[in-house]
Amino acid sequence: MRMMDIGEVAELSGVPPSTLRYYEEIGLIRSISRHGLRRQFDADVLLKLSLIELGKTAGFSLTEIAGMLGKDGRPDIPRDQLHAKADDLQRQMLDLRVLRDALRHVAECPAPSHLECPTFRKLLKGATRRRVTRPRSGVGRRGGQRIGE
Amino acid sequence: MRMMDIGEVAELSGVPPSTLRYYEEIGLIRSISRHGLRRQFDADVLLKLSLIELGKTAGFSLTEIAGMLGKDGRPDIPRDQLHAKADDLQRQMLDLRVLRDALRHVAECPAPSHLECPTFRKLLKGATRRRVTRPRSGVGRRGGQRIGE
DNA sequence: GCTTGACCTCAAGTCGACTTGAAGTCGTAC
DNA sequence: GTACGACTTCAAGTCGACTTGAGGTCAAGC
Repeated sequence: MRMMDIGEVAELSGVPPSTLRYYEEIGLIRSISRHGLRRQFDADVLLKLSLIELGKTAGFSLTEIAGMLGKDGRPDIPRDQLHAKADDLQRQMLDLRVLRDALRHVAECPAPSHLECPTFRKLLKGATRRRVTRPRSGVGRRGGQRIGE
Repeated sequence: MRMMDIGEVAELSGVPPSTLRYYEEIGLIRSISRHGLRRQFDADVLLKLSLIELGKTAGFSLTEIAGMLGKDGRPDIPRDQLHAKADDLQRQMLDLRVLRDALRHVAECPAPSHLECPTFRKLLKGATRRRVTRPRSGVGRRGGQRIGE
């Protein structure tokens, strides 16, 4: 089984060593063993890291991502919650689409104030829809609380 | 012209007064006048706030959002940058789709470790694509630096 | 005319997600 | 066998985005 130093993982993933240590500290990823003092990572961690990056761009907190990944490499949250998250993402994609269109509109429309441009207002109408309020739950006090234990 | 107290704006927008004050402090929104000490907001601010919320769910920082909105209610960034942002959003939507599908897959697939499930890995392949690295630029020192001035 | 309650300011605190820095430990190459 | 460089730990700092709290102001209703 292929082992990697933290430096190699950082290189391949683009995630700095300090962050990798932090992720390990909070239990998001795990190093398989040590070579002297040095952490050794399985190649698996790369996949996990891209999953984490994905989750981050989707706006999930590390705590939420940890929940989706689970300690053992798989989710420890029930099916229906996963589906609920998926539906969240669906809604978020729609929001993104609205914003994208709004941006494109603003880039092209020569109106002096877009807030008054009817086309623009119409674009935004869909977005005044019920908003997904994310919990902002509380881990992260000094010393780096471990996630999920 | 319809004027509103901060409480009413908070009520209608779902954004707490403290946040509204903060947004005004950093120049994201503006109150039109004062009634005694009390800020008076134009109904316009509601549209602006939903735009801000939209930008936030899309993962933009308040500084970036301020750039898109502009001081005068409209963007002070050039067309092509707006288009670039729109393209960013496009990519982000694709990421979201990958994650959504991954989540749905995880919810259904009975495999013991998804990191080894070929279907799952295939889902993620697309996401190891070039990633949009956001600048994480620096406002926000003590006292609430104003944005864009 | 006084109470009430919604507002105000300003400083400081919190939270998540990291980064930085000082001081120490190794294994490999010379 | 020693120098180097990549790692290590641990505490503290930073940054964005707010929230909280103490103490103050004011207009409207009684």
